[in-house]
Amino acid sequence: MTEDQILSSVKDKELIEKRRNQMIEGAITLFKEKGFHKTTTREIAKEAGFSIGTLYEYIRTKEDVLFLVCDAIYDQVHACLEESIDHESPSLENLINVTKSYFRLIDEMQEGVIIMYQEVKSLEGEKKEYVLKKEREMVDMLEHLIITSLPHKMEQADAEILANNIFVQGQMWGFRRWMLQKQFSLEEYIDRQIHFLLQAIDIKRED
Amino acid sequence: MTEDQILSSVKDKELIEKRRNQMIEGAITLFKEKGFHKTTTREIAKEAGFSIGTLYEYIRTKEDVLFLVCDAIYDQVHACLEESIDHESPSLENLINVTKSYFRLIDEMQEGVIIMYQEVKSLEGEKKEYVLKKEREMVDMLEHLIITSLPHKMEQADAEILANNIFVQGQMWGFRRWMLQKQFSLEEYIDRQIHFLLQAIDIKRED
Amino acid sequence: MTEDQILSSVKDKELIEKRRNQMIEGAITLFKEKGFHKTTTREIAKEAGFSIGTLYEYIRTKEDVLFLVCDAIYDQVHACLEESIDHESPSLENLINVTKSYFRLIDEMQEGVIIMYQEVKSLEGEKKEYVLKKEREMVDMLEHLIITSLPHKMEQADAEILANNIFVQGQMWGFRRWMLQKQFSLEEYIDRQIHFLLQAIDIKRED
Amino acid sequence: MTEDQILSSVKDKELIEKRRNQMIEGAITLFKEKGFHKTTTREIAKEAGFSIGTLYEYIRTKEDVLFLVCDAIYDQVHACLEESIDHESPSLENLINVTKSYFRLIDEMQEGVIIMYQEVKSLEGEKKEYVLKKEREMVDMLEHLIITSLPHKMEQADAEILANNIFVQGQMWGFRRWMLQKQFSLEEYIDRQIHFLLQAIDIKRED
DNA sequence: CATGAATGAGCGTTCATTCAT
DNA sequence: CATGAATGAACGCTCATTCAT
Repeated sequence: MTEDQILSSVKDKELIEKRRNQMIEGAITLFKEKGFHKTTTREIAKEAGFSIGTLYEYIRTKEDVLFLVCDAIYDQVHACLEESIDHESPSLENLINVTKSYFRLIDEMQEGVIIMYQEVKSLEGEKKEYVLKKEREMVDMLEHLIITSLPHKMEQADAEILANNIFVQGQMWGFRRWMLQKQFSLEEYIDRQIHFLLQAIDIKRED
Repeated sequence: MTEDQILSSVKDKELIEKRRNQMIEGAITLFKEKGFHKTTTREIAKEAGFSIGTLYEYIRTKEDVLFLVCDAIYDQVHACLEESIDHESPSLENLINVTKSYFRLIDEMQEGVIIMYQEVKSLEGEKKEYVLKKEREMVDMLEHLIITSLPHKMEQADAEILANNIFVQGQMWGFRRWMLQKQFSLEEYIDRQIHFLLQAIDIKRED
Repeated sequence: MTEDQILSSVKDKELIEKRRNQMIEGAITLFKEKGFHKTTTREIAKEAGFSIGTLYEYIRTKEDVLFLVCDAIYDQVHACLEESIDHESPSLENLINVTKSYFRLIDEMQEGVIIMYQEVKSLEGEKKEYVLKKEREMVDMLEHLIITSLPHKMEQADAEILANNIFVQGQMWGFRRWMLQKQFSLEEYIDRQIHFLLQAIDIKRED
Repeated sequence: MTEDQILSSVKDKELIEKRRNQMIEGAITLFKEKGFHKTTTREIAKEAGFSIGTLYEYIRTKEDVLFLVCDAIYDQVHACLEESIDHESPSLENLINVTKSYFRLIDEMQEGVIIMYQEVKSLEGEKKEYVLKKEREMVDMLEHLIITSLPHKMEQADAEILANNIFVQGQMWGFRRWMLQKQFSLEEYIDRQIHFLLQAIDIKRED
């Protein structure tokens, strides 16, 4: 599974999960405040509620913490999408709802998304690959949803772009909030983006 | 002017500009490779072609380098927009061209955009303000262009969202290229995004 | 207590004291040789017998070391005075003995006194205040001793000057030894200064 | 002469003196504020009114500046003593006046004395020797004055101690002012110290 | 003689990581 | 398993000194 990429010198799987969750929670809090690079491992350990020595029983490098955090955040987003997608009877309605859920999640998770978004680049090699693959999968889900939800055919290429657009417009609310909130509430923002989305896919609706 | 916020102990204005340009160029190269935090001041100095001591004759802190870099990148984008906007007779044609120029610039500037995009947050206080203000101004330019270019009226709020969308979709090409380039060439990407844009503003054209 | 003004990231109080004592001893050796400013933190750590990293587990800044040193020296002087003062039955005899003890201590502590004397000014704000207060207290002790020891009344102002004189004449032996030792042994110096002191307070004795 | 120990690449003797005086004046101002070690050569040059390059035309190292400053201060004290000593008809009166002049000079020169006093130790080898020799000479002057001024004989050893005491009590006013001024004005301090001095040399006067 | 841009050794300090207890 | 004291490489930055102009 996901976290098996990260070696731990502790054997007890349950304990590993418990400790890593404490770690992730603490780290997110700190990364929000000061970013990954300005957060020290000592601070992470303290915030997580154990000692620096213990921290290193469950990871091998500071980067591992970042990986764990990114992974957790992606999983949350993924779970949200998965949950709101109606696999059995896709519909335009469902596409809209999924998009709304996604935007709202971003709003809730606040800077969590920013963290992940801005720090993934600090990951190296395999780990970066792994995380980006997860992102790719989520876009694919959206893409597939778009194709199956529409009443008419749409080129896969277009669907890909639209999926990316939705994905990025969500993130945009995350870190351009400072600019957008002067004009829009979250729901207004959502409504207008969905409106444009529907226009783009050439559908007339009475919203 | 822009860079006068950053103190230098050297008097000669021309020299300051020359050295700072060397600095910016070197820094961009390095920031691309490893990000701001993992780049050391010594590396920046070396890449720029002078000693660490000389570096600090032209700036006061490492953050100053980041500011200079962000500022330079924004100026480039701003100049590109300014240059392609037809202030005298705005038209849909011009809006499209501006968008295209912008997308192409992003493509040329490569990771320059990413740097700026991902590292601005590392700036502090006034400097961050200053850079964000510049970003805001560019979005405003786009917004204004949208409003004046369209044959029909558009709410300012909608124009703002569209301006942000264009801005962000440009950046998206910058740092999701790894994903998008599997399917699209730059020009294809541009064409499709512009297509969606026009649909969104409810205009039928024969592209 | 005294050293609680200086933060340590180590918890174990005993260890803190042990390490700080190593530190103080090493620092005094070095400060004697080259003064505070020319001594590096690395040298202090090495002389104390541990790494630079460990040094900073027990202090926060280089100035802290100076403070610790000054504090330790003052405490030694203070303890010496306290010990030799006969609080219950003050007498001229006792005053003389205290003075002698003090002069001898200065001689033993050698350049320790000079360090403190010449480097206190490098302390800043609160710490300087704290150390100077300690000095003030010692002079006060002498002053009080003078007043209570004399068979006749003496103005407090005079006592203060005399206390200062004694204090400074002790230090004088510390850092004018290069000049004085050509003529005097320590005991000769002491005898003559005490002789003058007694003359000054207008007392005839058969020494 | 005195300053010939310090090499200059400039030939013109008058210019050397002029520049060095500017230097000394500027340096004293700065040393008072922040001490020798915390003052930079650049600051000295600026305060003196010329460039860092020019500074180094007249000295070879930063320590040279300190030497020049110490030398100048000692010369001032020396001149003051010399001026007030009545070589032709020494008298107790004159001794008192010399002492008073000296104390008042210290008061005027304020931290100048402290500088010299606390930084001489930073001089190395020959230069330290040279400056200390000057100090020794001044004490000798006082010592000689004491011997010749008194109506009765006094051991040379005693005279030496008294001379040192006077010298140091002057300096004491210089850097224990923070403590003494709460109780004494300069003149009160002088009067009482002279009173004690006279007692010490066993002379009854009607002050 | 005067200038000030250039240099780089060296400083104080931090922090990821280890390992004995 | 948990702890936290110890380590030292590495960082950002300073400043005495030089030398081409």
